[in-house]
Amino acid sequence: MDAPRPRQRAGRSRVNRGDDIREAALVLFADKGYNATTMEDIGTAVNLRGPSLYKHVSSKQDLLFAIMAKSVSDVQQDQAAAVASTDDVLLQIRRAVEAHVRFHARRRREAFVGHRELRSLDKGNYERIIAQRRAYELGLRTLIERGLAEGLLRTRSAKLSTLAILDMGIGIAGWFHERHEFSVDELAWEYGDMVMRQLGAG
Amino acid sequence: MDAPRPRQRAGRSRVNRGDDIREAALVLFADKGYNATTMEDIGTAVNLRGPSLYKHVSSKQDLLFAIMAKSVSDVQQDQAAAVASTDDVLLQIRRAVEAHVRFHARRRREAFVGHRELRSLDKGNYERIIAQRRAYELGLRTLIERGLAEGLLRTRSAKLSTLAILDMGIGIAGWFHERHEFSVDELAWEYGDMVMRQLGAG
DNA sequence: CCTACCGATCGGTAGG
DNA sequence: CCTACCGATCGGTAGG
Repeated sequence: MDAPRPRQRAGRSRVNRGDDIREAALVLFADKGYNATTMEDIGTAVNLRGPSLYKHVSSKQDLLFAIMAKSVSDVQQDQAAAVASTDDVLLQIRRAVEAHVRFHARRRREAFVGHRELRSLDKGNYERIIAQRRAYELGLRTLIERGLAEGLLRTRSAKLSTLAILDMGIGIAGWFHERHEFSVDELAWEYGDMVMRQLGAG
Repeated sequence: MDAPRPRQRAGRSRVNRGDDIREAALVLFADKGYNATTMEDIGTAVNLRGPSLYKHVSSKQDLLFAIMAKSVSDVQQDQAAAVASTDDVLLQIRRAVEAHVRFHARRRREAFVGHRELRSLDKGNYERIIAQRRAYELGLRTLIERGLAEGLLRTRSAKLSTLAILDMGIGIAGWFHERHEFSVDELAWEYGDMVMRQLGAG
């Protein structure tokens, strides 16, 4: 019981400096863009000078990559949970769409930056993120193809439907705000209804 | 018949230098982003050195603004033409959606840059573009509200439907390519069908 | 339309 | 964790 984790100060910085820095970077990237954000900006946001950040992160580029990698990975998990929650294809689709919408509303900054700053990634990082995004896209598309195969949907192209659905979710991150006239739940349900109609279900 | 327009060389540069420069800038902005594109890059693309561009354009920022202003203005005109083409509200909506889709497919670079680089605009320019975009949004929303008032649609929120529809169109600019497996017409018709179902028409 | 160049910015390192 | 600073980049101007 004698002094475990001696460096942990109370109050400020709940988790660790790295997370604080990534969080501050995210807010700035979302607001001003990756290129227009300087390491000094990020430092200021966490009460440090720019160069001091390099004790906690390896580079500005790595900061962007870490943010995006966690973001795609998390939304993929949400989708997997939605699919695993039932055997009914139509319900799987509805829940996958709701998860997609919830993610883009609740974590709008990550989703927004993850989309807008794709081309700010270095080649290798870009390819890794794109591959994960494609896997995510394939997850929804597979469900739609299954629904089509079972004769439960009336849309003409699984590919176009998938892209349309993902894009309308991605768009949410660009205009949604907490304290909006819609709650995240209302958004998820309404988009769920719209999508099921769009697919010609029911 | 003696030498009219003596400066006009044959071949290269069909219209005028300004248009060539804006076109080259657009391609580079779409590909590398506004910030990562240098005046020297743009110059090279039109066989000039960077500083020489300033004889034809006033600044890099102005290049971006000019591209965006023309883009929103044109898509607004397309929408107006769609609305003017018939008195049937449902058909007005379908045609407005088709116009929206066609624009984002055919002029994908402008649409893409116009969306992704919004925050690269200076304050005054930003506000002017945003105002035009809002007017465009209102155009579609008004149609949907009318359809709702006439009992022809079953969607719950004109606002959410409008945003969802616009966002799925905007997304097209991010993945569509000529020589794609879908033609622009097929895209417009399929999205038209999807949207009308989504709105609960018919 | 070009070369030369200014002034400012910025990511990252050195060295404590 | 900071100050000092390097090296590179870039928009725009001067002056022909």
